[in-house]
Amino acid sequence: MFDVKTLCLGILTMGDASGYEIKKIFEERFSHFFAASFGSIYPALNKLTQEGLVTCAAQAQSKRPDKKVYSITPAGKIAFMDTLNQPLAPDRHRSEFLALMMFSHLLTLRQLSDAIDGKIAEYRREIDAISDCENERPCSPGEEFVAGFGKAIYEAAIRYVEDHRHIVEGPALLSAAPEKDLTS
Amino acid sequence: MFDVKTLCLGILTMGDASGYEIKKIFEERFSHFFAASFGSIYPALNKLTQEGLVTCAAQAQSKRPDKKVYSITPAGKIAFMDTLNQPLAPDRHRSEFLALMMFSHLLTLRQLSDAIDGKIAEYRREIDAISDCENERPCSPGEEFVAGFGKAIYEAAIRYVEDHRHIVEGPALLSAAPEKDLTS
DNA sequence: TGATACTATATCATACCGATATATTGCAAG
DNA sequence: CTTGCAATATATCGGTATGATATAGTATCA
Repeated sequence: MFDVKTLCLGILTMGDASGYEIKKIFEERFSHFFAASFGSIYPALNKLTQEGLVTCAAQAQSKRPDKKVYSITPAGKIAFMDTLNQPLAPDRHRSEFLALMMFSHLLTLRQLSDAIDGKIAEYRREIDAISDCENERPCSPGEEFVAGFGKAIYEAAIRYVEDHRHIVEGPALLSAAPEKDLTS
Repeated sequence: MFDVKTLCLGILTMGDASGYEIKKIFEERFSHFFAASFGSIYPALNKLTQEGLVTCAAQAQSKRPDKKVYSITPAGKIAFMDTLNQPLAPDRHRSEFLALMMFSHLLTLRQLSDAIDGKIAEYRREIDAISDCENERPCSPGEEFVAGFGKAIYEAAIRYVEDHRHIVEGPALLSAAPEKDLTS
């Protein structure tokens, strides 16, 4: 069971980090399959510290809030290796775009086309973000696999939407047509 | 912004339903892009009733809890049409499988292969579930589009994982090999 | 000089999930 | 022939997570 707490622990197996740095790692390398906000990361780190799975060294910085650098403990490593054997929960997806498409019959052609074009653009941005991340740092096999997965999925999504948008746009086109029919 | 409350309202534009029936609709037709539990559906329906966007008619059933059938009001329809114009939040995904793959270097080949095989099987089950749903009822264009999207994505996922599992399994194979090397 | 962005930690209301409670019907396997 | 499981039906609660906001100094660019 991979909650934010467990993933923070996992990230700390790759090296010490502050809460802020962990957030950046979530955004840069985990964003297309997992999200975590400060509101869950900071409490998670506090709990992990209480449980003795990580330690916290406060680096006093002049003119900035103390930087709290967290390190995983041997007990923490054992706990993390343990969760790696736990059964995986099924994937979960939330797409407001697909929810909107379920009600395509209530939309005008314009609304529909704008939503679809915007979504394709979003998918392209995701692909670019993954490519950037790949180029910046050397990747472990795991990271390479996950990045490739993300790209493959977004590319498939673009292909599907481009090839099948007519399914929803067609009927909207017809329901907008009657105006023209009067003149023909 | 499509939260559970808004989607309940949307489902009620397609016909009256009880909380229990709404849950089933979420599971059967929305499950691959949106999840909602009783813990969010019942409170959502209560709020919608308070706001006058739906009405509730309690059907007394002998030997069962009263069935509360909800209907959307004209004000509810207007409110729903209104949210359809709101900007879409980006898609969100949570995959424990990909999280696990990020730590593939900590796993044995056996753990890795089992996880991958299990995930492929899960993807296949999802595709079958979508196909079943398609055959059972006549589909609106929106439903057809969304179902096709789900299938396309899961098929792409299977293809990617089958074609690229060696990226993570290869290194695990090598780190397990030394035993054999002694005899060769 | 002012605006914006970045580093850095923290909290709070709101939302949501998963488990559990309660109660009845009906079917199937042992 | 009864025991257990699945389905129908509503509801609550603890725990987890999000998104917005607060605070506060540095840096950069116009």
